[in-house]
Amino acid sequence: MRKFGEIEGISRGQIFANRAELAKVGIHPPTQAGISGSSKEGADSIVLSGGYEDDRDYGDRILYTGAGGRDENTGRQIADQQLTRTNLALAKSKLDQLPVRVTRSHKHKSEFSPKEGYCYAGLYMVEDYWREKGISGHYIWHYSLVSCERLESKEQTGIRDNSPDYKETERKAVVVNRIIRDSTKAKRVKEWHRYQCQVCGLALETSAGLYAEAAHIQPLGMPHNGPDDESNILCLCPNHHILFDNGGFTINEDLSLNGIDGDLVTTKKHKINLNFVAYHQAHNQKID
DNA sequence: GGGCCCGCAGGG
DNA sequence: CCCTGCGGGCCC
Repeated sequence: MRKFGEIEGISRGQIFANRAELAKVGIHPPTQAGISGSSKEGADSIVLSGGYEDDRDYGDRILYTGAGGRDENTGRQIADQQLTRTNLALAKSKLDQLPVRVTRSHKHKSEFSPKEGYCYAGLYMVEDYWREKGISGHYIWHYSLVSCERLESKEQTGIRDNSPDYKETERKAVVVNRIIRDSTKAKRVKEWHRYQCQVCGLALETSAGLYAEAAHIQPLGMPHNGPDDESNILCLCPNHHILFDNGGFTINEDLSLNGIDGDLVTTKKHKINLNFVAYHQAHNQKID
């Protein structure tokens, strides 16, 4: 099973002698490839090693180049890159909003690189990706990655981001790990339904694969405190997710829909707890 | 520092 | 199974 998010016992700024050491602790399993990931699961980690001329490093924001299209010996771009394999994995990470571990090599020329070895730089999100003509004139895939630290400090409007103390870093790691843990349950429900909406059957096709959303029946937060469990999660398209969360329709005991024609689509594996359905209905009564 | 080539581990 | 890949060591 691919490990997303922070690796226990490894902190930001930690130096590793070589790629074998990085692989051993689980930060970046491949010993040579720059992107760790698969097209189905997404990418969990990247390494900036200085091999790609189109890379740009601004510290908390990184422009990373996809893999492929290079001459084995010279490293020059001699062909177009494709949105397949590990390049597709990074696209999937954007679609599913999965955090990517970033490590810089001493060979990567930037003020954020270590003098020697490999420096773990923490978690980043893939904000965007696109195809463009690189310096060589061949097409490359470019990924814009933003540090999770920066994303979180942006949310705290008006508060200056103080020098990161250990406790704060730990707290953030716990939060990110919870999001990942949640997303594995959400992913399981989506896969049971093959990403098809349980209301309308639609599965959105993107260049990075199918897209669906996980909707909690009894909401997670205060004051509802619904559980994060498969029996409390629905696989919905974005439109029906919004409608469900905002009283556009409810689900009856027999799984027929109230407010929309039809029935909720179910599968054998996915057991929905009717208590949560009743809770949702009680809190979303339509006034006719 | 650059070229060369032998590797392994992961992914399809 | 085959193929690929942001190593790494050694040579010059």
